[in-house]
Amino acid sequence: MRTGAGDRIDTHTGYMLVRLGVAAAALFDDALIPLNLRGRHVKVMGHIHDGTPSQQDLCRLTGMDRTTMVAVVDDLERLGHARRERSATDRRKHVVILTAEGAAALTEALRLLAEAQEELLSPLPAAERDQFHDLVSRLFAARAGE
Amino acid sequence: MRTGAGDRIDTHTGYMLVRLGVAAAALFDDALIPLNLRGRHVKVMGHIHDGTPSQQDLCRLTGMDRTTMVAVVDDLERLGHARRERSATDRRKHVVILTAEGAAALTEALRLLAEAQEELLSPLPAAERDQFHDLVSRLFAARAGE
DNA sequence: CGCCGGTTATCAGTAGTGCTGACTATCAGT
DNA sequence: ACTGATAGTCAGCACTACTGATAACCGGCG
Repeated sequence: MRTGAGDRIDTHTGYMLVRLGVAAAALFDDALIPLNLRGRHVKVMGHIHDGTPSQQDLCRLTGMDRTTMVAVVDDLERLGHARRERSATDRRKHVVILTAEGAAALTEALRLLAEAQEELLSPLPAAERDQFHDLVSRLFAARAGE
Repeated sequence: MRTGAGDRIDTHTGYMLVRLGVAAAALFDDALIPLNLRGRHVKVMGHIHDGTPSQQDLCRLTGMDRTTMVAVVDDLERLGHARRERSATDRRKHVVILTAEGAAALTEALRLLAEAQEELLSPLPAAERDQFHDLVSRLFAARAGE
């Protein structure tokens, strides 16, 4: 967009980045439809695969709101992918546990997500995909504190 | 996240891309707060800077919904950045016109957005910023039809 | 001319989202 | 026992973007 005497202000990289992010999110959400899951469910399942955190722990790990976490764990329980149990050491807490079906669903979900990512990045040859991964990682890492 | 016998399924690039997109959107929206604008307003102002499209034209150009466009043009009119006029050739249409104040606001908005993008990309040295721009452009272009 | 299907802009109502605030149960410290 | 803090839950709110209905207007056709 021209705004002055021939000089061009670039806001395109950021704009395209926003749009790509939205497209990627939609692609991922679509990929998970067959499993009746959203990205956030997979994220949570990933964490309860590695341990048995409380819902509060999950909030800290994922940055999600506590009330949203209630709904996500509700969903996972309803689907049989996880269950809640009162913590033995602190009865305020619900530890969240991945079931066997949940583990299977997680594996399948990751496969579907990897497929979707493959589609997203398919316009780039392998070497440049690595480059892209590297650059994105560095930008992402730089914002880690936020 | 490990899911099997040592093999690692990468869904990180896409995930980080989504998060970066969200962060960029937030950065851009924040940058525009002093002008009481959102990204979509600037997008629309950009188009009415280049011509005098109808609201319907703007919908086609931006991909926004017709009802959302009403609100956006309402905002721009209220701020004095644009005004509506009945088209002389088709009195169903409202052509949207950028005012002098709107043009000034657009310039300032683009400056603020460029600043925000500079901050976003600041973790990368100039050469790699160009690389990143190139890669993002190509992924973006590949999705143009959607 | 008068009718009619299609288009433009608008508004009300709706569904989905994520959050705040209130509430209960529980903990740790006094 | 009393106090302040924390975990989980729920109702309600604010925001978003949309669907559907409406009024004004266009172009064409009998």
